[in-house]
Amino acid sequence: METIEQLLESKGIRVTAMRLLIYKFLAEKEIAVTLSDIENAFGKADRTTLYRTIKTFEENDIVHQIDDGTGITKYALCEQGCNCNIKTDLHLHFHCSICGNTVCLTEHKIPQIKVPEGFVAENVNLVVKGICDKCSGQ
Amino acid sequence: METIEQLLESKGIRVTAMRLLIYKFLAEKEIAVTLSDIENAFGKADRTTLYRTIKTFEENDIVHQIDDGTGITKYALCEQGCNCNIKTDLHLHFHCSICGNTVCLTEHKIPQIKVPEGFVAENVNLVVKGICDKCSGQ
DNA sequence: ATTAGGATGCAACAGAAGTGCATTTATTGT
DNA sequence: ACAATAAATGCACTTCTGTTGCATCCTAAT
Repeated sequence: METIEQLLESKGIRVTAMRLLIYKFLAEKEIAVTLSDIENAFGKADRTTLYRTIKTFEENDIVHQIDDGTGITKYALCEQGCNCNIKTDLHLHFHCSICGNTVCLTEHKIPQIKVPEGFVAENVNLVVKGICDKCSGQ
Repeated sequence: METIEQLLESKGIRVTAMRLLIYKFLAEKEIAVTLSDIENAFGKADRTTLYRTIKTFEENDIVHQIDDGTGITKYALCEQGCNCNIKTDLHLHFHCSICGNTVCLTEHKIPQIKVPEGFVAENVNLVVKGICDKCSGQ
């Protein structure tokens, strides 16, 4: 079991109180969060700090960015099965139109997509919209 | 061959000079455009008018909205094969990381996506990112 | 021609994203 | 332990997209 401190150090970024708090916040949430979500949770901290912390996490493959079609960028922790830096191993995301939550469906891989001649596919973003398990009443 | 005037009338919306111009602009472009693109092309017109014109087109299934992951909403004309109002007939979009252009790959349909128990899929947004035919040098 | 309703233009606002700079905090070398 | 250095944080400000309210203009119908 790796501690958060060890994870940050292994990425070569400094361990600070702010970063540990934000990491824990992301770990507790099971859904993708926006910068505003983090801002609301850490009222005392400055927006810029949160913004740059998330950017640092993103650059070091600690979180990955999700564009679920709401127009607001969301972030989620990269998990064991999430090799989001490896282009051929992308999972998909599910956005619930009722609760507005977005979750990673890590175990669901994106099928191979064919593109026309001359096009080179490097990356795929797939968001399924609908009703999540909690809102569908099951 | 249906004229633009006839198309607008068939949708029950008024034919105005502005709308004809914007429609023609979209028809000439083969790529999805942002509101800013339209704004730059029609310097004299007000942003709000362009915004509301596009919204009107969207509500009447004349254009469809594309979220290609750039964070900026783009729009493209609905073509013959584009039944963007029918949820089961969604095509995919390709975003070029070099020229930044986004095109509709109308003939490429999105394969059936499986979601976990309890989740209800209603809609799918699929964007392939990579290098387009023009930028790949073919 | 008059009138009613939609279209357009102007102004203003909200939210997200991003940058520059000063200050604080942490790390390194002596 | 202390100074020097580099990174992290906080503050202020800017830009861009998207959006709404209101007044005015134009079009269409009677």
